[in-house]
This record gives sequence, C-alpha cells and structure tokens, in this order.
Amino acid sequence: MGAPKQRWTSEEEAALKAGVAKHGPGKWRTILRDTDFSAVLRLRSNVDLKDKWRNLSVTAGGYGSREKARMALKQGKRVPKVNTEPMDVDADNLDNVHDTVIDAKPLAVVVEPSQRECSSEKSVARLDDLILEAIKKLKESSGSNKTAIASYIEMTLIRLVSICRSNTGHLLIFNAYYQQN
Amino acid sequence: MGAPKQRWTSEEEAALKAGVAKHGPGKWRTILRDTDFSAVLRLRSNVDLKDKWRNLSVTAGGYGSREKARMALKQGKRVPKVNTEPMDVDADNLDNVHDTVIDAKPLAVVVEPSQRECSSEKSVARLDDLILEAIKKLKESSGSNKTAIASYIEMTLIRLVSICRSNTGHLLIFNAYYQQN
DNA sequence: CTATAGGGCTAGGGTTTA
DNA sequence: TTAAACCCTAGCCCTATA
Repeated sequence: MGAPKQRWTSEEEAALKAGVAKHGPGKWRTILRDTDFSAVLRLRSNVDLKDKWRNLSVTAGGYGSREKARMALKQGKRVPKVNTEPMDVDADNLDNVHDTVIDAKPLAVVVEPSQRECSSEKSVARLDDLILEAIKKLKESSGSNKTAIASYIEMTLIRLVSICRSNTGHLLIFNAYYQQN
Repeated sequence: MGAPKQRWTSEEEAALKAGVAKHGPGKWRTILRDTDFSAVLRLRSNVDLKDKWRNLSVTAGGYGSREKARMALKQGKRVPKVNTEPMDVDADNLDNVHDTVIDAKPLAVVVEPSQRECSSEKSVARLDDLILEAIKKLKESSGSNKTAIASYIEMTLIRLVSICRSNTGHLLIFNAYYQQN
C-alpha cells in the first residue's frame, strides 16, 4: 500500500540518538537539517524521526505515551484477560537524560575505565565475553562506520552494568574523562 | 495466558472472503466497518481478520510468506540470536543524577570517580584494555559526524552513571564537573 | 503552509493452545 | 509435533493543533 517498510539501520539509529542529544527531542526538522546527521538520515522524514524516537522510548523501558495508550485499549476485548501484567519495573523516562545533554557539544570523548569490583568470577568471565563480542564486531566494521561503533559501545556498557548488578549486587566504577579535542 | 481460542465459523470465514473480495486484502479495518460484514465479524478485530486471511492463504496451497518462513527455520538456519537479552536495564530513578547535572550548561564534561578498593583480577584488567582500545579507536577516527558520535557517547555514559547511582544510592561516588569550553 | 504530537493501521515474526 | 488462533510491535499513515 504505502511505502515499503524500511528498517532502521544501527547507524541511523545512532544518528537519531545523537541528534536528540544535541538538539533535544521534538526538534526533528532541526536534526534533519543538521549537517552532522543529514547524510545518514537523508532517507528519513521528520515524521519518521519522531516515530522512531517513540519506538526507542518504548523499548527503553520508560512508560512512554505509547505504553499508556496501549494499556487503555486493553478493555473492549472479548475476554478480560486477567494477567495483563509483565512485571514492569517502573522505569523513569529517559527523556530526562537527554535533557541534560541538550546543550552539550563535545568534539571528542575519551573514556578510561579503571578498576572495578565484581565479587563473582563467573560474572567477570561473562562480562569479558560481552566485551570481546563487541570488540570483534567493531573490527569487522569498516573505518567509516563510526556510528555503528558508538552503538556497540553503548550496548556493551549497558549490558555491563545490568549484568554486573544482577549477579553481584556490586557495581563497577569508571574513570571517565571527557575532554575537548 | 492468552485469550481462549475462538474457532472461526464458516459464516465468519465467508464474510471475510466476501470482505476481501469487496475491499481487497489488507483493508481489514475497512472490512470490519462495512455494514455488510460488521454483524457477522463483530467479535473479530482487524488483526484477527489479517491473521485468518493469512491462514487461509497458507491452506489454499499458495506459498504464503508464512510457509517460507517456516521452511527457512526447518533448514537449521540457526541464528545464535546472541545476547539480545540483558538489555533489561531498568533505570529505576534517573532523576537524581540528572538534576545535579541539569544546572550546568556543559560544552564539555569531566567525570571523576573517587577512590576504590578492587580485587584487580587479570580478566578485569583485560576488560579495561578492551574497552579502552575501542574508545581510542573511536577517537582516532576522523569522520564527518564526529560530533554526533561524541554527543551520543556522552549521553550514553551519563545514562550509565545514572543507572549505577540509582541502584546503589551511594556505593558509587562520582564527581562530575561541567565546564564551558 | 509547515511542523509536531499522538492515535490508528498493517505486516510479519513470535507465542500459545488444542 | 503441527496448525490455527492469538500476541507484539516497527514502521508508516492520518488528523488535530499551533
């Protein structure tokens, strides 16, 4: 019927996230016009950006506007369906995070992880596997695919935290130095 | 768990077929609203219509998209599916950290951790090396959208820090300095 | 007219039930 | 184990609003 579905690539997704980080959510046309992103996102409209951001917000675990709408619709089906509840943790919306960085304009980032404490060998080994996997993928990607690299780093870090937390209850520490280049 | 199954009656099936004949496949909501069929199909949703039509297509002998998919799976095309799982980062309460950051209008960010006791295991050190290597590689790369990457990573790390903070409350102490460039 | 917000819709993969 | 019915949701469309 309409246009054939065009799945978002990880590069496009990263560009969108970066765009929101830079200009804030809701500035879809602005993001599209930004030369930092226009190349990657040239096939997307401002509405596409909005829709994708909505999807990302939902999967990030926050109760986005979409979630609420879905809950409301749960009525009106034949059978009430008792157990609607998948044990969502009440996660706050990530929009807050983005708000904090709207005005940031870093040109380079250096991150130096230092020591961290994990009480279980097993969890450490698992972490190692995850990182290795990420690095391998990094090397597979061509040098031009920087946004994909950023994506993998994000995923890796997020996994790192969630696993470390769930297995040990302890957390790791990062020394992170941000600096302009 | 799911809703109890409601077998399609021959009358419903006939109505669906007539609806598709009249409006064409893919017009599920239109068929549903058509007074010619709404009475018979009143217990079905547009998605139900779509699903039923898919099943009918399969049974009708033509290789529907469904058949192909099943075939592909039978060929043992096992995609490891990696670890899509541990992305369940439930960022309970991201507010605190962000609030501390919101005041600043950073063009650059410096995050310094406090001291730390650590069991300095080799595997842990290796993790650090791998992460550091990845970040360095990113930094060395000179792409047109470097700013985008940097912004994105900054956002990621800030979120990461937030997650750590929200979980421990105090275990992790970050000193964050925001500075203009 | 232009842009954004938000609900609606379909397609297709996944899951559950008989 | 399989097939039919049902669920989930990304991506796209439509409308209201400013």
